[in-house]
Amino acid sequence: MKGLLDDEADALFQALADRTRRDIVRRVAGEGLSVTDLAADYDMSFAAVQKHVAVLERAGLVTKRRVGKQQIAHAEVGPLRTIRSMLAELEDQWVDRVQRIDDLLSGDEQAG
Amino acid sequence: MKGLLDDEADALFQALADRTRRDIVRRVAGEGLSVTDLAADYDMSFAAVQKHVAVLERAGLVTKRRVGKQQIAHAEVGPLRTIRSMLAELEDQWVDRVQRIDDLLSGDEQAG
DNA sequence: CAATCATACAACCGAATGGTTGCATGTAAA
DNA sequence: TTTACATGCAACCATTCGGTTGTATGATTG
Repeated sequence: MKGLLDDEADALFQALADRTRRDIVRRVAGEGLSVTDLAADYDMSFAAVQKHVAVLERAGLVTKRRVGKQQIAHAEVGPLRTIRSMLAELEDQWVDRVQRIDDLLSGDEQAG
Repeated sequence: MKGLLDDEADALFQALADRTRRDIVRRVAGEGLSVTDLAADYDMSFAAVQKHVAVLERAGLVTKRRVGKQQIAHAEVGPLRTIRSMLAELEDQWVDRVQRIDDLLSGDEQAG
């Protein structure tokens, strides 16, 4: 039922669970960069960087557009907002329950 | 230099990149639950759930307090806020750069 | 102390991850 | 059409991950 949401969350968090990929997202935020330009700044092979971009693409965090020979990667802000709202919900649950416990402790338990 | 922050981000995102662990965080938000109580609701061994809790603990998302025989797990809200501010920064960079590009496109490029 | 319940931890297993190299394809330029 | 550059992809390798079972430790109860 909600398996798809879980799948998306899995992919998003996992995509961001690598510092190289987080750095890539930062660098392609707004303005785009070709895969080669991206790869130039990392101490690993081009293929490794290309695979990182592919992971981000599969998670929806990055899209690519062809410009001549190059494939320009751009960050998508939508999925970032998705994650943030997931985390906000987690925090809300935390706050709600603490509030409920506070209510109990402060003697508001008039109706069980 | 900022390797520690990267380590923390790695651990946090990776800890949340598993639906069982996200569910555990939700369930121990505010009120605590023993590891056994947690494990009762998942279709996997007690040891597997215990390892998930350990991962969350290492990432700082969960702490445990002994109460009698039981070890009660509680969610910590601080790390959640840490992640949210990281994502907010990412989004801010996105917005900043788009703004800069918008400025260029709208003809504000007086001082190249 | 003995018995029991809750937890921790080690050893193992198959699958996924993050890296490598090498090769194939696509696009632009000569 | 050849040449060169940018990208994609497959095969391989070491390590990590998410699960298992089994055993050891800790705290409570009889």
